[in-house]
Amino acid sequence: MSLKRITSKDVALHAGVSRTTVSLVLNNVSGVQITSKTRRRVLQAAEELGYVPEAAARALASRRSNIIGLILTRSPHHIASDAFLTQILDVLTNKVRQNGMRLLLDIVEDIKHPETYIELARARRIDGIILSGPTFNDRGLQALEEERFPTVLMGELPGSTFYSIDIDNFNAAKLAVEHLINFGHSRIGIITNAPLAFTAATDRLRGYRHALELAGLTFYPNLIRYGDFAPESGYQQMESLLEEKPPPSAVFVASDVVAIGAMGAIRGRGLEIPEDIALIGFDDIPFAQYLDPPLSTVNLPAIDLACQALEILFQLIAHKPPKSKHVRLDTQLVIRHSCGAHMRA
Amino acid sequence: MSLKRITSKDVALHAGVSRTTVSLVLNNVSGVQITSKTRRRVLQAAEELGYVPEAAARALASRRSNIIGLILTRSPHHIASDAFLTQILDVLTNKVRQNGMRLLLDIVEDIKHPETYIELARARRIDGIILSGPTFNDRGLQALEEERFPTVLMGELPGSTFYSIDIDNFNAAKLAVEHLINFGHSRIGIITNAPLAFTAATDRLRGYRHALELAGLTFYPNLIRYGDFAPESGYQQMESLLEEKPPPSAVFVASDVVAIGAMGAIRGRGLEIPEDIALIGFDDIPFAQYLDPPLSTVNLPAIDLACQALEILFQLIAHKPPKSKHVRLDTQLVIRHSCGAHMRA
DNA sequence: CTATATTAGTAACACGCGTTAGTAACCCGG
DNA sequence: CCGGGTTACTAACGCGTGTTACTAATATAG
Repeated sequence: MSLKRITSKDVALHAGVSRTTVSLVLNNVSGVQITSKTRRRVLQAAEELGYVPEAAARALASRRSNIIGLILTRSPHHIASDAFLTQILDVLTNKVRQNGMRLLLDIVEDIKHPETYIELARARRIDGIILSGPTFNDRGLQALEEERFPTVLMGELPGSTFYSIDIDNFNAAKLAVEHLINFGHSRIGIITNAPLAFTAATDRLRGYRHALELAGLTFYPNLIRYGDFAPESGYQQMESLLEEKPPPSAVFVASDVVAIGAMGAIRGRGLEIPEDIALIGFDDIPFAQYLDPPLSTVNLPAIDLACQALEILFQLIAHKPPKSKHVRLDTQLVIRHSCGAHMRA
Repeated sequence: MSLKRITSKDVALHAGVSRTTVSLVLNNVSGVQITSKTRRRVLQAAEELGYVPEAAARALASRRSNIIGLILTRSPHHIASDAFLTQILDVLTNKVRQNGMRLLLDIVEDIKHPETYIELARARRIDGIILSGPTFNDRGLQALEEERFPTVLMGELPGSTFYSIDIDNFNAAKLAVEHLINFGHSRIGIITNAPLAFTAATDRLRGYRHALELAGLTFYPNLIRYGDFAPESGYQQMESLLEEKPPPSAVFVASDVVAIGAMGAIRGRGLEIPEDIALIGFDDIPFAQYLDPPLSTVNLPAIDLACQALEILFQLIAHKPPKSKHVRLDTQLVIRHSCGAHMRA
């Protein structure tokens, strides 16, 4: 049914050279002398026959699959509300392709079954891993560490020897809260982005507390609430916050997605943003500017994170030691309307 | 530096059998007689040594890479606002894994360079393709068609011989508009989801017109506007629509993402939704229920689409002819507040 | 003119697995 | 005791490429 496959042997025959020469030419092997004439002949033969090397054979011989694995470890409702995934995938697929490689994606929800991505490494299906959302008690990670498999973490995992890239969650949160303080708020609540088992949540909470301390403000433990990635949690936690007497005059919601739910709760009470409750989010998801009112937030440089993760991974695969082990990118405050800043200008 | 790789030969040695037997046992080859005793011994040996077959070698010998390619052909601002991607990826990675396969992802923006995904097929890097967002004048598709490469389209491409899966855009749009008509609107505008080069946009526009006709309403060509995937386009087109004298009393925005921008434009004029302008969207993106007011829309069964596309692809790869060539899934109207229906109840 | 170095290319092995054809060992009826 | 059939395995080839070690031809030095 399908025509016979065209192999490098066919190209060699057609060009009147050996298969070895074909391989040397097509792979541009350096340190080998080949006349530019035969070089041309080989290239032309390959072109004429429409030769495409078989990936599997190449991988077997060269021990490189030329595939990068992107592994996301997330719970279902986390992944569903991940607003950056598309951007990250877009930039990664492009950069990977520019380097003659491809991207294999896997989303593992249950950390208890890490086999799914160790198999990728052990079967040499991929040359390296970018792992987003690492968590403790992940047996799979431990295996990767022992085998020294090229790995870059997107996110933080204190105590591990992995290369990692992340934003400075502590400082970003601190700046956001300081912004609220500068506008006269003294009773400031917080809804975290996630349970405290996630280091990003812990760091943002610490940044919040530190900002209060520096300003000499009282820290009210009863103004802390814990979000859980999705808008629903923001709705519930904000409702709960509004029960406090007196309620906070401003809330730092450490996730835009969670903030969307929080805004709904505020509206539900007939309160105004930012007049009654000032709000500042975190992430700067694409829709943040279209919310009502447009959400002030902290810009998460998702694309930069992905790019640099890939850059480091390429270096690891090439056995070139990267400059630094833990990269921390800066964030930027994006002032829109929900924090009330525009009303004082 | 790294320990020697464990091959099936090692397993054979350790179990005291031939390499052939190891292969037969581990692959559960049917029609072969093997004592349950040796079978156990092989399995145990593999377990003890932590044997993981090398993907490349297996692919080379079996001519199956066990990788499914998911190709998205989109423009940058389209992909950026694709709210379903995460859901689709989630379900696809899971289902693919359950079948012992993996997912390779590529996003190609420039249809003029289709080489990027033909290479995948020609190099046998993947066993089949799910192609989302097919467009005409795609040379790559033509190549796939000629080579009979297992392919399933998500979306429509009239005149092609590919298997495809999509929703019934025409009827879905018709139902949405009829809903508006039922509540007494007679001047109904439309903002398409995309330029008419995209068949989905054309079909939804046709559904809109057909609903008007059936109801005996006048069709006003000046109440048509063309969106372009992103919220910005919705903002601009809605502003333009509101300039009409008289403006429409209801607008069908054939994309929730575009509708988000449109809502901003309406608010910007100090108008109320749905009192001044009733709105109904299309897609039911995850955030639709959190907009203000919650957006009435048409539910796009993204997960179902992806699942069934994969189902068909598996059948193609297994040389089992699928039942139908073009599957069209039903959609459902999701009534929230933006269309005004809740006010009459 | 000979010895040696350089150039341009090739033969042959290795990568690790699936699979076909074949072979001992054993069983069983006559 | 013998021949045909079944059972339980194995030897050997092929998949298509990268790469090392080698060689014949040519250039260069003394």
